[in-house]
Amino acid sequence: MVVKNEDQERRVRGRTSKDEDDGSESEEERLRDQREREELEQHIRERDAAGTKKLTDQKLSKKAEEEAIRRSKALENDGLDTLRKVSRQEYLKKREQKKLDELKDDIEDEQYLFQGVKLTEAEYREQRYKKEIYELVKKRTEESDYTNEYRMPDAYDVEGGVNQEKRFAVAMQRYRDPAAEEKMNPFAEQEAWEEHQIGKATLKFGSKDKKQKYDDYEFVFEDQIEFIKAAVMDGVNVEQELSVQSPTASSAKTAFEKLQSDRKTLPVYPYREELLRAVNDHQILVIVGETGSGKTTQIPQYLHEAGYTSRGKIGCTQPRRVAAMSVAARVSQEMGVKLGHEVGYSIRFEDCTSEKTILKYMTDGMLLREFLGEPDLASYSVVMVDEAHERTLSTDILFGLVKVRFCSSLLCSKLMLQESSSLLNIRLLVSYFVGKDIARFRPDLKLLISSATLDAEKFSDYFDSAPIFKIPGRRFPVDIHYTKAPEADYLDAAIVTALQIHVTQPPGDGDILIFLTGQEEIETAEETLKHRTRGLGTKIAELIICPIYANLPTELQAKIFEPTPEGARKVVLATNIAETSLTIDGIKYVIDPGFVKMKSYNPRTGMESLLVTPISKASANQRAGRSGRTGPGKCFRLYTAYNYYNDLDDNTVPEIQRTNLANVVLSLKSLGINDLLNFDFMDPPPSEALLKALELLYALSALNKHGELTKVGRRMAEFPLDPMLSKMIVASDKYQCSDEVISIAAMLSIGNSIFYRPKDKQVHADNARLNFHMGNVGDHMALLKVYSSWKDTNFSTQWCYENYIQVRSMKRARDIRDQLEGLLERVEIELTANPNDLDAIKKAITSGFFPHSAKLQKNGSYRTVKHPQTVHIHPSSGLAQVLPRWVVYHELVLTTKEYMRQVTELKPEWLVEIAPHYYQLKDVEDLASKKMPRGEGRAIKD
DNA sequence: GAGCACTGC
Repeated sequence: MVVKNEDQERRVRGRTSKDEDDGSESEEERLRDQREREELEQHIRERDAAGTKKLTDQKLSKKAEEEAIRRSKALENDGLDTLRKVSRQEYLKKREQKKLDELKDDIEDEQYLFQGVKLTEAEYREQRYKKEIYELVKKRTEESDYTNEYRMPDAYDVEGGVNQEKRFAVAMQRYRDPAAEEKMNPFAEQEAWEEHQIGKATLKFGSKDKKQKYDDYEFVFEDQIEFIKAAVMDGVNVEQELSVQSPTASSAKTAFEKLQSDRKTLPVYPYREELLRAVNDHQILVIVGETGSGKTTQIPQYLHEAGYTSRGKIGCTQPRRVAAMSVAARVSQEMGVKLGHEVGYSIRFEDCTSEKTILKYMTDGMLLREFLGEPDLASYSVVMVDEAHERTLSTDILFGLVKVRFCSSLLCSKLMLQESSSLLNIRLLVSYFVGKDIARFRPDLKLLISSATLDAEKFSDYFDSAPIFKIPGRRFPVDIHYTKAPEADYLDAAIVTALQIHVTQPPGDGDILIFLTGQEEIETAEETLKHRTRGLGTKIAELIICPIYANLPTELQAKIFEPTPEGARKVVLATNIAETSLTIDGIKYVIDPGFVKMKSYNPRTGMESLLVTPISKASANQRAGRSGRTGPGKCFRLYTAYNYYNDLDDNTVPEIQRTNLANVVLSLKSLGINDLLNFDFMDPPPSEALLKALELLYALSALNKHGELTKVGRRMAEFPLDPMLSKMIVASDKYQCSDEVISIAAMLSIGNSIFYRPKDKQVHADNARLNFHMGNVGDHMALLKVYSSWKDTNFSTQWCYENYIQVRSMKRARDIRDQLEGLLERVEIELTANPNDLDAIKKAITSGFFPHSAKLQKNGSYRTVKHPQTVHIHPSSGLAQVLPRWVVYHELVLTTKEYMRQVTELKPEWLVEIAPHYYQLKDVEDLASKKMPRGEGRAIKD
């Protein structure tokens, strides 16, 4: 049995020649192989479970328990008395020496040699702890390592294994399972109970013991951070929520009745009639309702009950896909209908609506797309823009469109008031009334905008003083603490604060959430935390460290949602993803260093960069609010109150002001908005960015010289992609290679999360990646090769693992590709494959990306042709060593240098051939002559 | 020889 399994394992793990080379492998063989693989996975799972069980048994064995108690006592006797008398350094030195003597032999132990590293002092200090638990966790570790290797090289699982050691060690000391113990010792339960009670009592009332503990911790955290409690975010309607949870009320009812009665307990319910009246009286209404007021689920239902749906659908937009899906599911339950019938949702790749649908939840981008097909939104009677305070790109554009399109009275009154308004504006006005747009006015369309408090006034002002309707939320109070002085190293401060909370607050009363800026920071924080808690051994309660960021593989993300074991505490290290996108239950403490990584766009250079910037007040409050979801919370801000009030902006700069607008401009143009510079944006983007976008669209011949949409532009607007990618697809028609080009476009549009590069297997990952760069075909072709190889393996997950490719990204690419394929038909492009004509594909790429061309310089750097600046090939590119004379690039990013990402070689004459309006022959000539010295002097002369 | 906050179509 075992042998057989080992054999199987080897076959699955290794890339056997059969898997690799035999392209004609029959379907049957493949299926069998897959079956075997599944069996094996099952086997591994079982074995894993068995291993854990064995460990549990061991854990509970009397001997191990005694050992743990003895050890913890030994530790306590070890130095507590001395601690107070000698300095910390002296004490540590002494303890080191003691350990050194004890462990002299241990160092020779095979385990430590195996790791092959000469131990530093810090590492050495850990050895004693490690040694003690090593034997017990050995088996578990081996198996978990093995499992990792099979599944996928995954740094986090390995870390998880390490965490397991600590978890186990603590569990031995403080956790008991009465059922298992009873078998071994009839009195165990009682003993356990007694000890538990004693432990509780000493922790709570034993002042002497407690004092000792605290003294000890002061040594541990030399640099404690002082906080001042400065403010309280008030909770609201807490009592109401408590009354909801009375069990007697619900027990007698059916699930549906319970849902209905629950609806009536929501904070929004008492305002139902008032709200309906307000909607009836005004075309636009700004609704301010905090989280938990029930506005998203209830208001559309109220409007439906009041008969608005007889005139058309009610649409409700959400900034995120999951939100749209889950809210729709909830509402369909409350209404007792099947999801997708009367209540449905519509998100990209998934339209869960039917002709019957009257309440439609959707992402804001989806409504924008619908706008393109139905410029008067004829099928809607009400549109509700939810979470408007998030100010996503799509929300902002929707606002502008809705205001211009549907609010005729607003537009008139405003223009009349401005007597000095330019001729242009009058022309605009006339065009709205005289042109076909007049039919599009929809004074009957109701617009609801729901937002958090801070922005409400602004929304109201924008919509010509639309009335504001306030609904109280339901939230617990949150204490806000600021530091006394600014912290120089916020990462370290955050860790110290977390440990401070952990040791001073009883475990089990709530988890900690720390906001950090990115993956790298999270990883360092995780290591530091582990390192510091390990030094404390079993003296503190178990601390479970949960990293979370968007690029973390899904199965590892799930870890944060697991309930915290009793007696332990979770520390969630999160990026901004935890600010809005996901909610973690049980968080009581929030640590907010006050920074976020934000994208910014420089319209002059066309360069994007991610910068660590201070957050806004709105963002800080949102973060603080994350601690008050299940009970009163505390928020520790690692900056001073002065910083908060004087240095932080009120609101985050809206996305529309810091992004490439090419796509936005194309969409608006295709909606017939011609005068973009005077378009009534709520927060107008910099005109430089608009001009840059217009210029680009003109160069791509999506606009004519009057700035009107051309036929090419109309076709491009159909694709939900960057205009350059759309142009590339439109051009592929001419070169008969649309099949390849849409694959490339799909791969490019998912960005840089395709290749997986774990820290410990970088060499393997890089080699795997180089396979796709055979023949220096360029990054675009490499991406195509990745996609088609994956397709050839019938979209195999295993193949992705073997080639260090992220499955999630590939599935997304497949979805996008499918969507693009469907759209080809709409713009009358035939799907033609032409896999062997590389030049044709490259020419199609150039047709979209010719403005992004660069030429090699003497020193190995590049210079962009049209708006000259020095750039480099990104080291992750397959051409980073090759340095072709001419390249097109997909994007410019500014990190440590100005890098071109995704680069492909091109022939300079193509530029003139494809974009004669953009490049002159002389642009290309002097640079194509290879023998000529190329220097700054010459470039200037020409 | 290097770094990828977060969404969305």
